[in-house]
Amino acid sequence: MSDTADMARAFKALSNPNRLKIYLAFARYCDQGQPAPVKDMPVGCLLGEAIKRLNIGAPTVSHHIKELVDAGLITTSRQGRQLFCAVEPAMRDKLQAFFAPAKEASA
Amino acid sequence: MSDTADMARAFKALSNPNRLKIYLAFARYCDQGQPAPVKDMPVGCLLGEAIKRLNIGAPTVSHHIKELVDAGLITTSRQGRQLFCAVEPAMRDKLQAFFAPAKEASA
DNA sequence: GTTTTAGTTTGACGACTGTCGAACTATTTA
DNA sequence: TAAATAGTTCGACAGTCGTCAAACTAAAAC
Repeated sequence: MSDTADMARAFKALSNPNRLKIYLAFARYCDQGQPAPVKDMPVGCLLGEAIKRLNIGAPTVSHHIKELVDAGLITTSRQGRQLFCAVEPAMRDKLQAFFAPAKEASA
Repeated sequence: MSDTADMARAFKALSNPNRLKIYLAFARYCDQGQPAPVKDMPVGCLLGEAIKRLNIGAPTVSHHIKELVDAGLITTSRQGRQLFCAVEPAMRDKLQAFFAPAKEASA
């Protein structure tokens, strides 16, 4: 199963500085406090904050979120008119493992 | 020191499937056997192999290698007319750490 | 010194990307 | 109902990217 293509897609999703910051914001939020299951984070605050902090418009944030989803880096759910995003732990692990130097074979 | 820009640059360098494969080839080679200092790997074999395996031309490989260097992912050295490439362990560690979930604060 | 070999530089071209404004959908509030 | 809120979709545009062919440089082999 050659997943270099999947990896490349994930890296591409993280290659844009603003998109990387958005992912990072989700990651930090999901990690915060709870070590257990990733906690969902309202995009609302990101859309609010991001537009001011990253200086990009709502359409762009929406686009970036879709890219992150398509790359398998995050998942989304909706509650009312609010969107919730959570980091995909499997993909995160996969990416971390990718940079692990010379791991002993396991399976 | 906001290194999200550096990260984004590294991810961009790895976002192209062929470039990712080249980096992977170096990483595998450098890891092979020796766990200690990264072992240099002749590009010669890559240029030879890559052109056949990845089906891309020499100029493209050359270009990709430069991108990897510029992103701080690998280093190169020359010996005669052969180029040697080695994975940059500091960057590799940095990238691995990036995906570590909820690390306890250290500094 | 001529010819290979190993890789680089240049210039080009089509494809893709990031961003926006404007118009849209769907949910909540009044 | 109407108005506000949260986000999406569409169409566009400048900028970047991946690749190649051709011409180049420099070391090695003959």
